[in-house]
Amino acid sequence: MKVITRFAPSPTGYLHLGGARTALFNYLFAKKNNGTYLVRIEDTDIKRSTPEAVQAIHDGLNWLKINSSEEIVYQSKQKNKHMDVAYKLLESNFAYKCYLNPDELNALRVKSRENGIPIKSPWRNKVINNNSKNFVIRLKMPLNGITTINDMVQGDVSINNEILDDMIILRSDKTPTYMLSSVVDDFNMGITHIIRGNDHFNNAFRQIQIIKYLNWDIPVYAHIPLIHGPDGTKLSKRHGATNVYDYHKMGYTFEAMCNYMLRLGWSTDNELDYDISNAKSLFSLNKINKSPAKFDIKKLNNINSMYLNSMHIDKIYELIVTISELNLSLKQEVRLKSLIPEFLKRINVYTEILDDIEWIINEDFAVKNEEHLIKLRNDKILCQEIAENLMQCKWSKEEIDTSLKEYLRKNSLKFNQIGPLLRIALTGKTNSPDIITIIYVLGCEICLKRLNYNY
RNA sequence: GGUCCCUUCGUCUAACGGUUAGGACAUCGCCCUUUCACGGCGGCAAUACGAGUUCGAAUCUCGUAGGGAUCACCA
Repeated sequence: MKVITRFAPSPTGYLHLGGARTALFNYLFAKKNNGTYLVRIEDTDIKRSTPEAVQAIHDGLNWLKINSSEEIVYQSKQKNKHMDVAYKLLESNFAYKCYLNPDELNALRVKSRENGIPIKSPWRNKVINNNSKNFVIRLKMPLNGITTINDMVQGDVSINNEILDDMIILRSDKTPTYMLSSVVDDFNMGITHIIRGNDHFNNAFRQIQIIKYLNWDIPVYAHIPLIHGPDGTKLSKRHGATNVYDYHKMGYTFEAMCNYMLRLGWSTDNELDYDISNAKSLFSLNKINKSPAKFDIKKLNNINSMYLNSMHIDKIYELIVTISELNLSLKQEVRLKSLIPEFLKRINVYTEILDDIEWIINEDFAVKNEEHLIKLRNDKILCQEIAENLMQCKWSKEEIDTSLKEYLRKNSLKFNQIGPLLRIALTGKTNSPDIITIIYVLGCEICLKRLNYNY
């Protein structure tokens, strides 16, 4: 049997971390089993679905490189097929027309909540003698017996059928609900494994009844635990980025993001196995944890930093230039690329380099901070003397180093008496990468200009 | 409230019923060092609680507490 999985988000909000991880798991499971991974946009609720949300889903999946193997399916376009199934269930007496008005329904809901019994419309047992077009179609849930789901993550879980409510499968405007659409689409798309968030677990017991009535094959279920914020509550806007694509904008690489998402719930013996390329051949559902994990940005930072350090400088350069929309000259490019390795030692996200971009690319860079200006004015002579020394220096890191040391020796100075000063003059900052490297990369001309600048 | 699920260092997690309960991140200390860092070495730190089964329980059973999901003409 060929494995077919799907990621089926509803475009009513952004693609969040939990959704992205669900997509990842579906993708990896399909890859591992030489199967197919599909994406279906569940836009049956036209009022709440937005084009922006659809775009956000595409952006997120594209960035993470977990794209559908085939053309993306839009659920709204399959509407007629869903309706047909609803009427077929009606004809077979597995469903019924319910003419309850909102007030009656509300009364019923209050009552059922009080008594702890599920909603079953009185129309369930009535002989249809009503010509009104104002009805919904409800599924006739079994009244007794038990339903068991053999979930790949949650294990075997059983419920009593009497707790099932007669859910609506066709609304009064004759559009299908998610409960129906999802099942029909999964069948039509030949989905063999349904890997989705645990918030759908309760739905599985209800949806499986439709499948049984229709005599379709029951897919393999795997309900994966949700991701929580650091405070243990459901991940939301309060916890920072709600859209996974925002992490791209913040300077995280997709490799790091996938690696991190994979660790949330899945585990393996070897650290290297969390890399997406290895996970494709190792992923398995039975290694997924049942308990929800908390999102920890520090771990993500650490992973991102590791990936950045293993990447080629040109690649990182591309990422920086693309995200900042900078158009650099060859000289600027060379300076930036030469400094990237120094920055990699100290940053978590590549956008942090942008904080230093000014002094790297701008040849006419000048210090603005008032405190720093005072220091530069006070030590003006010192700056000029160092500049003179550098002027006579052969331009290599070793020569620059010995030249500076020689100057210090002659004047009985210590490095920490000129270090901060040089840093301020050259970068406008008090903390920066190795000063010798900075001098070397900026070049003689720029260094002299900055050291001799008349503040 | 009903139903279902979960609970190992701060976090992510590992551990055929037999381990000094392991690793990673974070944190702390030391070393290195011209700043901030990197790096090296080391430390702190967990089986939610209570019973039971067993020679032996993180692991199996029951109970308690806490947390989560869900109960729409949303998905």
